Amino acid sequence: MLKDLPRYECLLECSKRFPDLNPEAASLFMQLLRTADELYEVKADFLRKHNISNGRFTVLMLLNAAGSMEGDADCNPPKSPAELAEMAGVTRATMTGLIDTLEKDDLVHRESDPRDRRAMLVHLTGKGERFTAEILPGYFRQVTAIMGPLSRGEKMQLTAILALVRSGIEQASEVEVPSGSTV
Amino acid sequence: MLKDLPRYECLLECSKRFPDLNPEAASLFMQLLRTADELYEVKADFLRKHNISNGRFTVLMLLNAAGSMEGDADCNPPKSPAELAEMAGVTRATMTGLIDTLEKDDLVHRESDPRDRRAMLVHLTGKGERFTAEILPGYFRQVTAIMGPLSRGEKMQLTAILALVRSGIEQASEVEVPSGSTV
DNA sequence: GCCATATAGTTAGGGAGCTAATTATCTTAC
DNA sequence: GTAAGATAATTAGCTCCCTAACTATATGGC
Repeated sequence: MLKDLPRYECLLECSKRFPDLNPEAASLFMQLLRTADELYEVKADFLRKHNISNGRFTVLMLLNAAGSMEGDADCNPPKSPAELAEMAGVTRATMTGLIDTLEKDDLVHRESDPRDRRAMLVHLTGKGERFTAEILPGYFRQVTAIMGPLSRGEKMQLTAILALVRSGIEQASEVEVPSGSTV
Repeated sequence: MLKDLPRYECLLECSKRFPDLNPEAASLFMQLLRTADELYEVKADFLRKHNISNGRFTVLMLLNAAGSMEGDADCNPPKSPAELAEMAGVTRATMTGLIDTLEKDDLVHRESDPRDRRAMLVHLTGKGERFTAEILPGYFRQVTAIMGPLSRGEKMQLTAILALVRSGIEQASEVEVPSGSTV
């Protein structure tokens, strides 16, 4: 939303009508959302080329992540849908759907947990492992290219400033909006 | 997606398996997406309290924006759905739906353009103007609070660095991903 | 004037994620 | 042991945005 950000002068002008509008803050807020949206779009383009959705990709990454410690026999332990949902930040209902489609494409496999008959265990199939191994390098190259223009110092600055923004978010969410008018 | 970001050591570990993975770049990429997601969540919470969706809110903002130049008689010119869609960054089909629901709630009004019988003109109703005037101050206060922890210098740094990231995005999208494997 | 093409808005249908409700199983207090 | 409550996964139905196809109108070349 808001593809073309309002010019700064426009924000200044609006701040006359709305004294609560801080032009610098509003401008940064929109720049952050816009930049992230463009990042997301690059990622979405990439995923479209490989015919996989963001949610499914996340699940594959999560199942693959533990596999990084190679040499360890049980380096890639299967995970429950609930764990995956928690890590991915989606509801368990959504995770059920994601696993459904991944299983239909034979990228992951579901089996019931022998120690808890309510629970399931999800793991990558051989096809799933091959698929992630094939697409991840291209993904990582693109991410690296995007951050290419930033110097080492700028990268550190960005990390520090984003942490500040997140601290501001925490504070701001505690401030309750007076329950105002609704539609 | 990816609520809990992987620790840096994990990225380092993964970079052994995937030489294309640059841990600093990947970490920043995820931090940016995560921070923006949290920002978006604050915004979504706010909008939920007022019982309005992000898309509808954007339309109200766009119709209200021009009204900032008060004193000018036709300061708040009605806009066509196509213009609104372009500014909001959604398709015209989506804008049709947004305007439908806003009109149902009597927040905007549609009338046909006398100069082009294909076109429509959308403008805020009195109720729409009152509604935006009531909720915007609270929204702006929250945005201001979020950016509160940043010093003036940090705000300028962030603006500059985000511009760099966007330049990186442009370059990276030109680099074609070799059309690899699909599901 | 008339036809090809472009444009404005809408409709129909799909995908992704959500909440709420349901079913099956586990755990705990008695 | 058993009843009460917690928890795992799923299903049903919702919202939001998308693409593709459609209708009506405008415009420009002949």
